[in-house]
Amino acid sequence: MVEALREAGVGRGDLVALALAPGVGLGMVVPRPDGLRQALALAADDPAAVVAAVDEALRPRWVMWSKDTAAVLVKAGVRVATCWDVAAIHRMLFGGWHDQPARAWALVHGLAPSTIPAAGVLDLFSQAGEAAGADPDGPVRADGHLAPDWTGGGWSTSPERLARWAELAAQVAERQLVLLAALAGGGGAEGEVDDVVLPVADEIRPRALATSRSESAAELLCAELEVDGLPVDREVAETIIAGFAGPRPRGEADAARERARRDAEVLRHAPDGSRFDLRSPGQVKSLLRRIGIEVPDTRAWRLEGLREAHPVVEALLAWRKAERVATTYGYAWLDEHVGGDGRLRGSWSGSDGAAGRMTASAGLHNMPADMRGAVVAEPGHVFVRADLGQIEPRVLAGVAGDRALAAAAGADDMYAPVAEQLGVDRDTAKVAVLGAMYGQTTGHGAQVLPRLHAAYPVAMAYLDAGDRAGQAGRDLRTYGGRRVRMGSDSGNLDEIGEREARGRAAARGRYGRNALVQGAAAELFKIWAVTVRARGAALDARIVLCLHDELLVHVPEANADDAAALVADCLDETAHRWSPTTPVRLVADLSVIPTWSDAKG
DNA sequence: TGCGGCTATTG
DNA sequence: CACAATAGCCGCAG
Repeated sequence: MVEALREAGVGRGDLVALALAPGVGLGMVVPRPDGLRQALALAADDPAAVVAAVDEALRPRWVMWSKDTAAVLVKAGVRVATCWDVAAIHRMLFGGWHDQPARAWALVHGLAPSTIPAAGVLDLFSQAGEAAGADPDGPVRADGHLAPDWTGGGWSTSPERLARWAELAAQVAERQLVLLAALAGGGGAEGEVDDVVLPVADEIRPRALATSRSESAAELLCAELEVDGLPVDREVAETIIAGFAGPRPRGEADAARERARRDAEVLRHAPDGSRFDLRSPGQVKSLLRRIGIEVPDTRAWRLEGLREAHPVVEALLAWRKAERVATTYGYAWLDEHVGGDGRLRGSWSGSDGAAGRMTASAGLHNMPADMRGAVVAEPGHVFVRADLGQIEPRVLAGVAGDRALAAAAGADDMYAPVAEQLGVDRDTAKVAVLGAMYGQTTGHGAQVLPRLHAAYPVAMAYLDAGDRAGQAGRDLRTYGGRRVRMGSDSGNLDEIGEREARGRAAARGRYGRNALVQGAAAELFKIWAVTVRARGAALDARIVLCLHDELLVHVPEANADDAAALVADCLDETAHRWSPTTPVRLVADLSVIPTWSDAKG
């Protein structure tokens, strides 16, 4: 296969579409000098090995429908260097989280999403009539949509079908490239990607193609994160859980007894004979009212100040903490998500439906700080942990092109120069900047907002543009070119009323304002992560966790210092590559640690 | 059984 | 609770 591709003229970075199925084979589609494409089908029990050989020899950019393809490869032990991920680029170009092949295909062909045929449902009318194409068994119907029997898995049954499926991915990629180029070139021909609000449009457009590459590589990283998992010491984890929720219950009756014991610790402070379900917010409110505490809700931050009012409050807050561990991060969580090899595994998404941050399930992104002591490097290994400092205000300075704010970003702590500029203390400056990015209109920070506008008018105007677009329900594009759908769910005025309609518009405004910053920060973070992924392979350094502004890299002890230096170098490289016309300084806190909880801060 | 509300955890 | 997310339990509608 390597020779065939070499003869076809495939070189480093050339797009080669790929579809494979273990035990069946693979299909590859390569570009030809005459502009047409050539399909290759190969029967093979271990198609991933073929892909590995080609990647090693030629290092093409693999066109894949989604990270499902990467997952098949990674499970077979094959990690390719680069790809063109149709699903990820679809989400970037069109927004939202829908990224199935049928949708990606439809939108690059200008077909309305509402006309996409339902998968898995036998469509008698289509079979019988006008929707059937010239080739009734072919993947493309007469109406232009992909056929449900193909999208439903029919592509994987033979090498020839795999090749056709790869060919379709290549066609979508080609059209995606045109749309990206239209974004980058500022052309107006492609109305579909041009009818959105583009604050400082000239700054945004050149980024789109680069973003499509880093977002694609992030999909490879996600596939690897899903397979590799996060190292967890099960014994340590059980000890921590036991400290909150008691020993592991031997059965359902035992668990019920333990629950009752925890409940009793709170209820003994309640009036005699009263029966309240602590898991029901309404009944907790009743319980508090009974002892003379009237609250609109029972959230922890509201009860925090009432600890002195009655001993039940203290007991309740402790109960809530234990209950959280017992239900969400308890023994059931360990059993379900930590494998026999001591790896915590969840599903990863390279970009969520909103601004494009990575998301993860199984508690990987919201594990309580108390549990982090259980995240322990394997024998002979350590973690290199790095987190970006003040990433969002730094990103804001860059994407908005605010030279004054970028100058402040030159400091290790950029809130210090901002505070000096505003003539306020550091905490006030920090709250004000964060408030501006979140859309806060009341409180301590908001009082300084006028000074913030005066000092950093360019950044504030950028945020306000996002806010206005959001309020009007107009879609946005981030600095990297991701479309953020605002979906004008303004609601029926007759039903919701003027007041609530204004409230919703304001909420959309805050959403749009924040999406520009959070989305751009996510793009920058992913560039950093995929750079570490690529460069770290030579040191056996594997990213095991991505946490919005933090990387956890698992590496053999002997390579720890090299890996730490590499992570720092990769950040410099990222700053250089991402850096807009107004460069900003990026800072990271780095540590080499055996356990996640050893990290400072 | 599905869904909105409430709550807690994280960045 | 100003932005984002995942997740569990309760109460209610169907």
